[in-house]
Amino acid sequence: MKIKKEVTIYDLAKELNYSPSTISRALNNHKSISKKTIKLIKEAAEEMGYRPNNLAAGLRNNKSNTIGVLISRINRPFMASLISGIEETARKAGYNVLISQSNDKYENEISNCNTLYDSRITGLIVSLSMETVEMEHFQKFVDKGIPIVFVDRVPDNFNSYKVVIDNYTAGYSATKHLIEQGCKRIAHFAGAQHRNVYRERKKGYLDALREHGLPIEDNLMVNFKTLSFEEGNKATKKLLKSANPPDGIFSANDTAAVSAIMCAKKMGVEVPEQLAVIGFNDDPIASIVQPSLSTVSHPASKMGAISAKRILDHSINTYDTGVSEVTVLGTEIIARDSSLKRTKVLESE
Amino acid sequence: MKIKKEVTIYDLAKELNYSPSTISRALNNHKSISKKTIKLIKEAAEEMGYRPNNLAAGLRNNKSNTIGVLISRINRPFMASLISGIEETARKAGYNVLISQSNDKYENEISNCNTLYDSRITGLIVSLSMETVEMEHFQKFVDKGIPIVFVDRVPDNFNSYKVVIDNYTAGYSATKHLIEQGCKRIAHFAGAQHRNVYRERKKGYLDALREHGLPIEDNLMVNFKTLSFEEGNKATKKLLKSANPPDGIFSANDTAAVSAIMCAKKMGVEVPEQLAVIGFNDDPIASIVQPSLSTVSHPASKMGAISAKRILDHSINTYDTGVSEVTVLGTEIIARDSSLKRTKVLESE
DNA sequence: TTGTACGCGTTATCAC
DNA sequence: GTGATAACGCGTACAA
Repeated sequence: MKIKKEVTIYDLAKELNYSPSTISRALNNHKSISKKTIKLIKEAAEEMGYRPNNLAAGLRNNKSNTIGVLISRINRPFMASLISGIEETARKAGYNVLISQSNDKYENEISNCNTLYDSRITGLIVSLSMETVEMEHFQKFVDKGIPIVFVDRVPDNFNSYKVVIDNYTAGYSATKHLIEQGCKRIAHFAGAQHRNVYRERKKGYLDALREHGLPIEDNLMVNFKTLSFEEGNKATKKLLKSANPPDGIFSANDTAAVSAIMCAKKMGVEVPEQLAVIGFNDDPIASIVQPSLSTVSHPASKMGAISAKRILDHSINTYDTGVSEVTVLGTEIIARDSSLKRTKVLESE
Repeated sequence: MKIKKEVTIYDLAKELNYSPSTISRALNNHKSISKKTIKLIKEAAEEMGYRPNNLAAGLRNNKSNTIGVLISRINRPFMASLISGIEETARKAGYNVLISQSNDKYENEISNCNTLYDSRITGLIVSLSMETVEMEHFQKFVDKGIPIVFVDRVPDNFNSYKVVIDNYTAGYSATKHLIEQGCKRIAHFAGAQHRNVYRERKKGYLDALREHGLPIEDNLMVNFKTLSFEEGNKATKKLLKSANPPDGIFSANDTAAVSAIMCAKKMGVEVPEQLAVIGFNDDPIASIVQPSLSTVSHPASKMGAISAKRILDHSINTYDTGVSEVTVLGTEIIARDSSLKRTKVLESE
């Protein structure tokens, strides 16, 4: 098969009787080139089907106008929206987005890190895998002055940009919301405690209980591995069958929360009357399940946009302070049927 | 801030008293280099913190070990899973994945196409935007022998790889399923008819009705713009309020199908007894809504994996035939509560 | 089995 | 305002 040869700035130069440098400058809107020449050259480029070669430009500049993204899995509502926000912002600025999934494996995270590095990305956006504890694999980016933005699941011990929500307050508010609905024994579905997000949500939960004089019991706190539907199902069944079952559950994600609702219904436990439930994330399923799931909003797309902006705005000067620059976004309690006991009571009055 | 200089094959060459070419060959496992030397060089590379520069290699080879993905939106379950499948397969083969969203706009699709081209991707995977009719913007890939794989939403008039499901059969089977459940007046929520997927699903719907002697009525076929929740809601309300409402709905996606279920329930119409519903895609919400939504499975992740494989396996020789190579995957009817009238009847007997 | 030399397409520097 | 030249890091044809 015949393959068309590529049109380069040399071809343009020959065609227009300019030097390659002039062509290059014109295409990049260099100020030393007259408007007229720029217009002329750009039109010719368009007509001759010229397309810049990012590889060559990247090699020359030692960076590639590409943002690398390293997350656990794409096919989760939160992550998909996060990437969507990153992509949109990056593209508007003329940047490409490289993605990679760790599947929550430390090993994968390391190797993906390397591959992204090999592409000489302009910056890296990371949401840590469940397993990750060590942070060495990110050092090479720092050494080269490549900005890293950690989103949502961030490290405790690594200086960089961070974009997070206030997980503590969110956890506190979610729990307080259940308390306000009259719950006296509130269980918590907790995620891996070495990850900031889950640890802080739990802290908020604990403080809310304490401040309101409610019991803190080990058997009301379930430590999940992945906060999956199956795990949630099992945990709920066990809780509801126990001698002294909870009358409320604060789950650290929506998936497990929904499983709790469905499990309770199956067991004949009424939600929210006998068991109020609140989740976290505001996934699409939250408004579909019945009763609809109360939850905490999580501005995924916005977090993505901000993360991308951080990289685009990054200048080498702002980076050597060895200090973390943290952006904290607000969240909101979204009260739906799964927790609104009082409303129900009022309706039946 | 001090930035570490990069380690190149020249540094390795100097350090090990080899020529750069030997280093290059060793790192690429060239057969002319002895096992021993390869091992020696690789270990030294590792130790000295050498990392290949994909930009330079890409420039040299005129391609970048990168697969470009061009889709409408990432934050839809089907698309997220598709990308997930692509990414997994690509990464195993040492390829990177560049993503871009068209947001269903023709203009964006064109400009994203160009940007991806500028990065000299190895191959392109595309699911067409809703708007796209013209296909010129893909021509430059063909001219350069860069393989294109169209997935799911594919063009009718463009030779390339295609990975699809049998939408006609799926539409036919879904409709037939409703007929078997005793439905006599079946409505259809149809997507944009210039897109193969929606057109064929509708064709299957029509043929199933015809073959079973059921009425085909214009007012039972609703043409949607985006198959959104809101659109579905409105359409359902209108249908159920009509003089002669349907007793079944086949929706071309799950989002609209779920909205139909929720709308019907709100209006006091029992699902599936008075209105059976079947959707398409098997999104997570399908198994959460109540009654759970019958639907058609859509092997998103597998389609992604196959698409990526197509590009990885592509060799220049297999491409100049001007013929489309189409991969058709099977689907399955997933019968859940929203359509199983008979089961309900049996239960109450 | 290894080395030399060149070029991939671009841009920054220096010169005019 | 424009041109000549070198350099980015790598892979390979050719030579040894």
